[in-house]
Amino acid sequence: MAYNFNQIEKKWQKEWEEKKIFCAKKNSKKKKFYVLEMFPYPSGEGLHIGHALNYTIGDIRARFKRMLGFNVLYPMGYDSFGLPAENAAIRVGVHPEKYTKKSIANFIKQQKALGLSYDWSKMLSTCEPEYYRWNQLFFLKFLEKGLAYRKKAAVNWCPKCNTVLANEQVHNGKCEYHKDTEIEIRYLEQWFLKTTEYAEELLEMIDDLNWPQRIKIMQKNWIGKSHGTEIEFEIIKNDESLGKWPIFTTRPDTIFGVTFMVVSAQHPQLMELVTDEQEKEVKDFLRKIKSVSEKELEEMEKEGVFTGSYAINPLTNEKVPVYAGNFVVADYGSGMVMAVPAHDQRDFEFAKKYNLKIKQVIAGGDIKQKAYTGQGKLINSEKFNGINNEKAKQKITKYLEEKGLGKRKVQYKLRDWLISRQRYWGTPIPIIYCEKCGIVPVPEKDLPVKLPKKVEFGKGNPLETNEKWINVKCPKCGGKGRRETDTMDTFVDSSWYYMRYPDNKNSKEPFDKKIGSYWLPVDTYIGGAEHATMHLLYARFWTKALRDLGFIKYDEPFIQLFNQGMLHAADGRKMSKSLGNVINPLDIIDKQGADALRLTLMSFASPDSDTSWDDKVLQGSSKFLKRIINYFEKVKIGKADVKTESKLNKSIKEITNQIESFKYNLAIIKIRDLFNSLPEKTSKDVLEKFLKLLHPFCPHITEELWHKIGNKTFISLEKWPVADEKKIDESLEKQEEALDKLIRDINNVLKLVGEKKKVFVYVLPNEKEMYLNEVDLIKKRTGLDIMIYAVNDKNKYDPENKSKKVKPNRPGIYLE
RNA sequence: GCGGAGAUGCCGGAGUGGUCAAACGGGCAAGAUUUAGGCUCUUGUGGCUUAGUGCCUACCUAGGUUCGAAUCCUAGUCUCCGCACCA
Repeated sequence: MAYNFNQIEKKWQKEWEEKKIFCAKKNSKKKKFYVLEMFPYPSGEGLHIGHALNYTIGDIRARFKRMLGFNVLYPMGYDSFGLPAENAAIRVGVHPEKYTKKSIANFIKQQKALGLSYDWSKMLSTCEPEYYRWNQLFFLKFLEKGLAYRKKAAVNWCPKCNTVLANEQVHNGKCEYHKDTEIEIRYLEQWFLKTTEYAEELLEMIDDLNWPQRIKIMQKNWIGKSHGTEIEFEIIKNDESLGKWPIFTTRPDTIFGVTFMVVSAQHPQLMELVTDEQEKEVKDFLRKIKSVSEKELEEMEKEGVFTGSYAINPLTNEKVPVYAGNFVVADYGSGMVMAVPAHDQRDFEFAKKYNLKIKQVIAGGDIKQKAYTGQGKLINSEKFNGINNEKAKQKITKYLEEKGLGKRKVQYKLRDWLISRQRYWGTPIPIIYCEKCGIVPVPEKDLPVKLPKKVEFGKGNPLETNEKWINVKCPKCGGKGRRETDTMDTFVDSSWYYMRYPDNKNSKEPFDKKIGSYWLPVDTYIGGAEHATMHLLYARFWTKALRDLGFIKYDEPFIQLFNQGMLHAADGRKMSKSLGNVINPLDIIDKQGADALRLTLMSFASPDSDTSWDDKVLQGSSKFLKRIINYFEKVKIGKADVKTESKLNKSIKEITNQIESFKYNLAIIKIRDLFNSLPEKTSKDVLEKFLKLLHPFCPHITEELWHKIGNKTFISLEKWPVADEKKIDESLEKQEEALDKLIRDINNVLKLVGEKKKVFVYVLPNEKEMYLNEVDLIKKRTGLDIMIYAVNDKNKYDPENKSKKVKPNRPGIYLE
């Protein structure tokens, strides 16, 4: 049969959509299951193969859970605010809204072509005021609660994006979107969300999540909790005290070994420490480290310059010099560290370079060559001598606390989330600056603050030049006010979109609490690992913040996270246009069909491991589907034999487990195996169950064949088969193996002795019937005529007395 | 530097104490079908050996545990990924 998959796939996609069979049910008594993929940024490029992989994984899960009887919510939406649309607007002169809408329409078309079972009635797009007004509401609530605040800060500025970026968006000093662009540091008034408020909870709750280990570890490292001690050092400049400066250390046990201090070269108060004599030298140094590129900076040695000031060690009262250094992070701890060259490699290198004293305070190692960072007993530490250094950490901290010179402290690497962006295509921050009242939040009743449509692009932030939009009355005093022109980071949009899906049309509130509490949290969330420290962390923060504001009751947004692997090009490199190795999913769908594409994507490897595209796998998958169609053309419906029933039920059991645990590649192997064992004649029930097992992977072809064998319902809504343990008979498999072995033996002998016409098979009397049933198969696979005798058959033909060797499941053979 | 993942046949990739010369797919070879090709089907695909057998060498390298290891332990090599001067 010529199977026109294009036509058939379109037919079923249309049917599914018209009958709305994938809509999540309202007020259902069923248990819910919420499957979600990370929503895409709708670029003009359309769907790429990574999307196809992502959505196929999710669709299989959604279809599987639906068939298992869950009330499934499986929605799709678009993360449609953001720089690329705005940049496209500048480049080609289209309004971002137009560009975005067009891209979304294209995405939807392509996603439908993949046969994804989304509930399209739940769709959302974050650039709609109906959506982003709730960003604004949440912002106001955060502000009220002190979770949003404004401060002047050193921020990361990307000159290409023309905006500020969050720490998470800066990699190796480069912009996430412009990998060749250096981030500049600027001091600006910006809006922040207090993610640090939840640092501890964000860290603690990671362990309970069903997430991939590596993502958990990445988040933990990002939050970066460390226990240590804050110690006060008095700073002396020109014999005058500048008061006490705190420093953070995890090694209070080495305090007696402090021989100098280092303050970050980027420290905002650095110049306060610098004496007149040293001013020129320090400024030269600052200029020097500014002039080197980020890359050089990375490879650069530890360098510094004496500030002219000194610090007093609170325990020894020693006076040690304070240096400014390029290796101290300005906004971690207090931006200043105590340096113990004997026991810290960085300090060691610095001390060697500037000829500073090195004082050993822990016994062990050879500190002539490098710092000793191991364990040991304290020396040169006055009354703490002889104590093991781990113990000394406690004792010294306790002592400092008693003297009021320091305290235990927990320090996190996590910073507050900078959400201000100096760009147009984002959610306006609902704030008005009044000449009299200062910062005034836009009253909730005035929400949404809509983005003005008519703006001029290309000259910085288009909102800044839109006088009509900017100038408003102060909501408090009615006086002259100006709108905040910054918009929110798009990660705000994606921090709660999954809460909106179930109640996406609500115009009174972000979501109905009852509806929300039925569907959320998300049961399975599927996406790439690149969001480990951004989106996934922000979403967790948002969830906790909304919980504390009373919007929701759960603590975590995503119970289970599944990371798909990277699909590389056939040459093993990343797919990229410049390399010309891109596989376009739409091309495959056109030529081989969506089912073949889906099957291929799931066949490469376990969906969470990295792989490369391989055309041969596509051809193999395509061929397999053709064989299935051929088979259904020819199969005779009747009674199923016990062997097939056994194999089927065993397969059901295994495949169900494998799909549940995302081992889709293994499930496909089992499905192929099951298919290969299907006889020419079998029952409708067997065929139906086979189709059901294949259905999540290849929904169209199975829907088609389901109807072809006489069903009127949708296989998509059918019940997942349950294995009947009673029908599984392992001994049948042994027989199967024995038969297989027999055929191989015959062929082997055939090869050894050359051409023969006939094979005589001698079996135990109780096995004779079974082998008689397989005569056709043996004939087919050996190309010989066959005679089967039981060993006790009187008139058997057995010239070499081969029947003497016969054992159970081990027939004797003679060829002639 | 720190942290994580991995290394299996010609290739992709299963397998995680015995039933393993190792699933499934691909490639390749031979045969059947065919006017031919494609499709489809059958067989073979570490080495030697044998009327269906037996043996040897194999799952990165080197050791070890065990009656027995691709599978567990130790050390090392290589590859990929994440963080990167966080005191």
